[in-house]
Amino acid sequence: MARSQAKDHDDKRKTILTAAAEVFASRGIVGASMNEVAQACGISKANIYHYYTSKNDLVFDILDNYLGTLRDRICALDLTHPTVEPLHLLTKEFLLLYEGMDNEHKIQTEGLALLSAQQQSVLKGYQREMVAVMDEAVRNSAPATFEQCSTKCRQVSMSVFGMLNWFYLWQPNATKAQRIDYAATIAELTLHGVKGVSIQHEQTG
Amino acid sequence: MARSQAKDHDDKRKTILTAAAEVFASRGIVGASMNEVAQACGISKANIYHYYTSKNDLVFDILDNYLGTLRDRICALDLTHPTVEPLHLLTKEFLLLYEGMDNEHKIQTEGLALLSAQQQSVLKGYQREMVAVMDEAVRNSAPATFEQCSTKCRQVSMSVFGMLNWFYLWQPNATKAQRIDYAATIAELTLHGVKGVSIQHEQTG
DNA sequence: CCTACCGATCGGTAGG
DNA sequence: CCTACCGATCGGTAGG
Repeated sequence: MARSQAKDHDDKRKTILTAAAEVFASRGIVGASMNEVAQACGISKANIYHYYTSKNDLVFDILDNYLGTLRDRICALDLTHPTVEPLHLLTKEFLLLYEGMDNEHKIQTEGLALLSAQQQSVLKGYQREMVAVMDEAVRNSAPATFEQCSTKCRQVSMSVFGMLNWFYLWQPNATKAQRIDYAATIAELTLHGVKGVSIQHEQTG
Repeated sequence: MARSQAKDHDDKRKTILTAAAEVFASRGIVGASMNEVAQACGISKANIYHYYTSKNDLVFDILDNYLGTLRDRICALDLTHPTVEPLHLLTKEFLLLYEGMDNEHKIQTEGLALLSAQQQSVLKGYQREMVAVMDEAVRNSAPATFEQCSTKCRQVSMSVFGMLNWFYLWQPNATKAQRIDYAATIAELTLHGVKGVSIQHEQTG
């Protein structure tokens, strides 16, 4: 039953991943001990080191799974649908993907800083791809406005990420309905708002 | 020269405050040792404990000074000026107050979690007062829209905070000009955006 | 304002 | 010769 053992192995890694994210989120990554993580998993600390070579490798695996999944799902979206507004689709998808992921979301910043340059570049690559998708959706929402000033386009897409990523702080453990509702607010705020954004006359002098 | 000694004492506390914020921001509060903080200040670790009784007291003093100053300045604003749009004034003031405060801003979340309930309530009080000012500015920007649905008003003011507080992540060490420019983008995006926000029919059914 | 230390606990690994 | 685990403890260093 080699297959079954391998499956157990993967299942256990996933269990550690989720439990560790919760411990890290509540006590901080540096502040939490591997013993606390082990206790939350119901296993010994030594057992964790059978699955992960170090605390940092565990942190990387949490963020790699989280951001990698986000990236995959966001990049798989079809934003060319004739009737569905791309920005609406995007904000809704993000907030629904964030559901149940408050812990992973929360430890992003502290975690990234702890990792090696190589590990950081992998995770930042995921983030960059998602920013690119957002950037294009924002640009397409008002092409005439943004072709004159890419600075404004970046400001708007970063504004959307600000709204999305601030959400868990004032609405932790939000329901699906709350997420869908707020996603609509962000999209409407942005789509109507871009009409009022004044463009810098970069070539004026 | 008792006065002069007291002045030196306060000056030194301020020096420690700034240096500690930088060390905490770059290595994390839990991850940074008091020896590292002392080295950054050019004094001994024991000397720091002459000014602060504990690491947490130092953390509290950093955040108390930072958020207290923000609160004072935001609450002192006159938002009834006949020609200046309140939301424009508010976003500009926030981003200018954030200038040079990236470190303090960054350690807010980790710091708050480390403090006692009593200390937390002081800092959260500052935050609550600032949220109230923002809430009123947003509400007044479209009274007819928001009197039907306070949920939407909260969503919009939290969106503004999301945009403001996300700024340092994609524009660290931004200049005054960049801050003023982005403050205008946030205000315009929001003021024009609220016209497009659809209201839930809470009483329908 | 410093050197010299402490109780405790850290991340990680030994033997079996 | 392997993987999957555990009780006990390693060398170093943290806050104070």
